[in-house]
Amino acid sequence: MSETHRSGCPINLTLELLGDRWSLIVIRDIMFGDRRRYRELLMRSEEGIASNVLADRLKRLLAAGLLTKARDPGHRQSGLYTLTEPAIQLLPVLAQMGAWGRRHAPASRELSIRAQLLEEGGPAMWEAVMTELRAAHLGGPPAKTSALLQLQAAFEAIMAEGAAPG
Amino acid sequence: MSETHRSGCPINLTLELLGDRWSLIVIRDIMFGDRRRYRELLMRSEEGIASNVLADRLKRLLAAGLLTKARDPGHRQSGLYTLTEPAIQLLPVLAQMGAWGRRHAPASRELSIRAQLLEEGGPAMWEAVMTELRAAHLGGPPAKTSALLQLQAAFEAIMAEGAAPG
DNA sequence: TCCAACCGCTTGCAATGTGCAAGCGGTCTG
DNA sequence: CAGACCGCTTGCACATTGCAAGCGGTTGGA
Repeated sequence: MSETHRSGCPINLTLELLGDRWSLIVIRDIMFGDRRRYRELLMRSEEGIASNVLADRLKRLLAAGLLTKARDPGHRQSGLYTLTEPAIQLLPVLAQMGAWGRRHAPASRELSIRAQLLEEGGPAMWEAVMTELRAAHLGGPPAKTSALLQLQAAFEAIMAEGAAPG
Repeated sequence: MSETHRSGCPINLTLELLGDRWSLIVIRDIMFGDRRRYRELLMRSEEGIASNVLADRLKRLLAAGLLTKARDPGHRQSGLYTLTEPAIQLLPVLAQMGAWGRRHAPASRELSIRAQLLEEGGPAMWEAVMTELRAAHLGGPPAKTSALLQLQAAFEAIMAEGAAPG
């Protein structure tokens, strides 16, 4: 574990930790896709992450304190991955990246709906989602309105619409 | 140039383009450090980017349409790199990454000041900075207040303070 | 009790990305 | 016309990534 950094610039430090093609994908899937087990992250990955890369990223994110791992009650074999507060606070970063990608990259409509809602909802919605994530992952107080479910519902509605005839 | 993407998710597409340890560092240096020549980016790099990596990133960012390259008037040999509109719109992403790194990584005070001002200024300030970047890089209408200069001045004040006797 | 399916995760290997140092041809300056 | 500088390339060692297969342990059904 090297404690040497290229510089003390906060942007650089964030990039040293998360500046690769997979770390934020994993966080995104846990955060919005509610995938909390290794196999879920592996099999339901939209982008097809490789198993060794997933194992490595989970290890790093655990070491960095962005995830914790707990036993799955009833499934003795292994664990549930859980977001920590720092990871939950990555939501604005993900929201901005989604907003940028939606505007400047060939994003598909189905997969853009969450980014769009997050963008339209703005910081107020981000706070609501973060509160729900704290409830789900950190055992915080339950949220009143379910912004996360709203995101999920919109996503599923779009997907159903796409699958349904004309 | 492969046109195949891992998925149409906007977050993923952003990561495919910018998800590495150096691309956003280069953009940051052009954006906030006003380094527009290869040599400036190489020599004044806080993080010490390697010359071949810099050349590669500039090439990729040009190909992706995030930078353009123009002749330097009076210095026939080579070029000035210039931000395009999509690159300028990365400012909110960088601001959020800076805000996160400032909170959750061992950021140094000197190098955090810009992130702090951007965070405190919020979206209104981001818009002001983006307007100035458009003026500087795209030849847009000149901005009234110089938010960029304000960032730079605060940065230099902190640096001078650190260098001055206590 | 046995066995097949599944679990998280590792291993081998080839391809690509990164870091470091040196070098290349062109240009500017004295 | 020589030496310093310019953007950028090259060579090479090492780390990271992507792909496919495999490993030991657990679970669940006959």
